[in-house]
Amino acid sequence: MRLSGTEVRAAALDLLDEVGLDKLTMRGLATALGVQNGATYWHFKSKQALLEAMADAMLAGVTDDLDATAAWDQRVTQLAHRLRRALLSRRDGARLFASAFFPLPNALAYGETMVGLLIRAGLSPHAASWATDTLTYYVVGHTTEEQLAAALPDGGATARARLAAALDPSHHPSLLAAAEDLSAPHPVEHFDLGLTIIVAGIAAQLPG
Amino acid sequence: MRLSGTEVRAAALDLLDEVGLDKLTMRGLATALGVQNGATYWHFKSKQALLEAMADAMLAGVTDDLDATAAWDQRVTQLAHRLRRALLSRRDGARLFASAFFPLPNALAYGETMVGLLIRAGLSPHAASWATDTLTYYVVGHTTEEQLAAALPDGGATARARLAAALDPSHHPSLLAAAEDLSAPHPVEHFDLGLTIIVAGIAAQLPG
DNA sequence: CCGCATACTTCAACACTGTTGAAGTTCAAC
DNA sequence: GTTGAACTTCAACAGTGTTGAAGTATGCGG
Repeated sequence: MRLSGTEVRAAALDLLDEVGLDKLTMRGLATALGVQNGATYWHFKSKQALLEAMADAMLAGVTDDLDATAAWDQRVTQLAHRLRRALLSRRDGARLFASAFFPLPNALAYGETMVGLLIRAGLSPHAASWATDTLTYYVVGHTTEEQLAAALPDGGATARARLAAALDPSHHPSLLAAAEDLSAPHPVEHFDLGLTIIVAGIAAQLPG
Repeated sequence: MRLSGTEVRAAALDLLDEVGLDKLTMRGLATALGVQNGATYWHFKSKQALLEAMADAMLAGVTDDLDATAAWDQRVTQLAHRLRRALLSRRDGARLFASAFFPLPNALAYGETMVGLLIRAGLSPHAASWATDTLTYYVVGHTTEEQLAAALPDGGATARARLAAALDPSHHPSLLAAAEDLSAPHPVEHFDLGLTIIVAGIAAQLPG
């Protein structure tokens, strides 16, 4: 009943879908694999190392088969959607990704592709890499929040009630005017609006 | 030697500066207060509740004395800088803020002010609240990364070396072209570029 | 087929964590 | 001065990641 690193990582990703990041434990993983607690430490030297491997596996293929004929802004938009889909592919995927540090193969491929797109669009390498950061912070932040909202008990009813109770007409008129949109179940439209804003802002950075 | 909730929260924030979020423990807090372990649980029913109180305390005054005469985009920029300063005021402040859920008084005041600014600029309440989300995800994401980078051992030398080792000229030409900017120590300029992008993108959303 | 080194697993612990509840103490008000 | 509430102590529970020594299986050279 021997294991491989790949098997361990795959089982960890499946277990993640089942129990969520907070309840993902090395002992639980061992049980799911039908093995004793210490066994996984042969394949990954720490839980952090395993989490990073999981994060990168989740991003496999993000840069495959991008539409090479489209305009730069459409391609940037497409790649941002790809990253979002990849993060959504596993429970708490966005938080998992955020907990990893940078130089992982698939994350590098994503960064390379996005920076390359922006350079070819006309940005300097400097501006392209910082603009990529801006865009990526947004994608990860939005998707993290989206997954947290989806995981709320009651479908978020108690959270909505707590928010409604905290809003005071005399102090929060603007929030109240937007109240029905505050925890609205329109994640894709919400994501697209932010993406449109950022892509338009990047376009404004182009010379000329 | 009696405590108050405020004292506990203040001591927790000081301890946070000293040891960082990962090593902030209820036992350590009790020791810092010269008290036994269970005592803090009288004032905060859980560590999570304490963390949320800390997060909101950190944001005290973010909306005070904003320049009421400036144009909307300057005021939005100013408020975003205020949020960044507030998060930077404590070690791991951005991560602390991200770990809290929404309806806290000072966080609400921030949201109300930002949404109000954008509504008065001409956005619909709907667009204003979603644009605020976009901006806020960016500020928190950027500041989180900034604080993580600042906390790296070696001043980030080993992290930079790992990145350099992972970059391959044939697969990552664009990242290599931007290599010296990838982990550059220019956090304010970096932050400002992203902020400029987002504010310009919001301006493009305005009717007319 | 044997023997052996490497690869891998088991098992038992260590040093922690947040949290709880019963018992004790201090305090302010009547 | 007694009473009741506010607050602290103390000891435990159930769980975490991690480690290291001891054991077992496996594939390989002879």
